[in-house]
Amino acid sequence: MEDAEALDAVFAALANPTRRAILARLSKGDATVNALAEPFDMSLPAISKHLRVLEQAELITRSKDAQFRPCRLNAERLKDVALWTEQYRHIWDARFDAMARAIEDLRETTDDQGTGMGEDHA
Amino acid sequence: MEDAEALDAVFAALANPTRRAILARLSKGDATVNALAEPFDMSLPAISKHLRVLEQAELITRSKDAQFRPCRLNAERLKDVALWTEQYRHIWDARFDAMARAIEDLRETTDDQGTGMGEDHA
DNA sequence: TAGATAATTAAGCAAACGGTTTATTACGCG
DNA sequence: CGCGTAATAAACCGTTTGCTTAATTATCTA
Repeated sequence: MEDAEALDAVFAALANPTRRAILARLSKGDATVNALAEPFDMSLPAISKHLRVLEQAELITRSKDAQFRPCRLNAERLKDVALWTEQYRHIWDARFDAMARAIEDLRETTDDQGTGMGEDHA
Repeated sequence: MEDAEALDAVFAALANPTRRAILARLSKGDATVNALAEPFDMSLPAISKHLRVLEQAELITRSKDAQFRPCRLNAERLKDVALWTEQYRHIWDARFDAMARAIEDLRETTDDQGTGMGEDHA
């Protein structure tokens, strides 16, 4: 997990609207290749290639059912993405900053047992 | 935000270990092109191009200071990524599922009081 | 004014990407 | 068996990517 090469493949796979749409579809349940291809104005081999990219990035898995190849979402890799972005959360999340400041304030007030009142900020 | 084309550019920019390393470096503070290039066994123009990709994805901004072009992280686009992944959290996060079940239980107990909350769709 | 330094532009190249059309494989069914 | 359906493989094509080296632009400094 959290491996650099794996992240390369996952981000590259996600950098395409067709593939993201396929993932969105699969989040509602498994589907065959033809079912996944239906919404797109694109040849079936093109979809097949997109699925291969998603599979190699481990964003989906494929099984066999007669001549059908039902696809299933593998959310583990999306979790990896979420975990990767977490390291930057403190930069964009105001709540995170507010919490950090609150912790700092708490530390200060317990340090010198001062007035504890008279602060401002929104 | 949450625009499809923008996400294309952001994910594509993140699909490269050099560019992710540059972002990690910038999360610790602004830096010039040469400073950013230093850790890599790669020509300066190559780094310059990576920075252009990051800039066009709006993952960084660049200013002017004499002959220097200090780069700064723009975490907004990383926030977009985090928000995008959120839609799949319930699939991988067991705690999320537990919470969803708790909400469902709560909804059931308040149903007969006619809250007028969201009904089903499709 | 001449250098040195910071960074980009230009040109070139091999490999990967995203699509196509045309086979080909695999399976179920009458 | 022969046919229809699901899906992949093969070959091809234009564009993009990720890198190179060489040249150019912009700015500070002696």
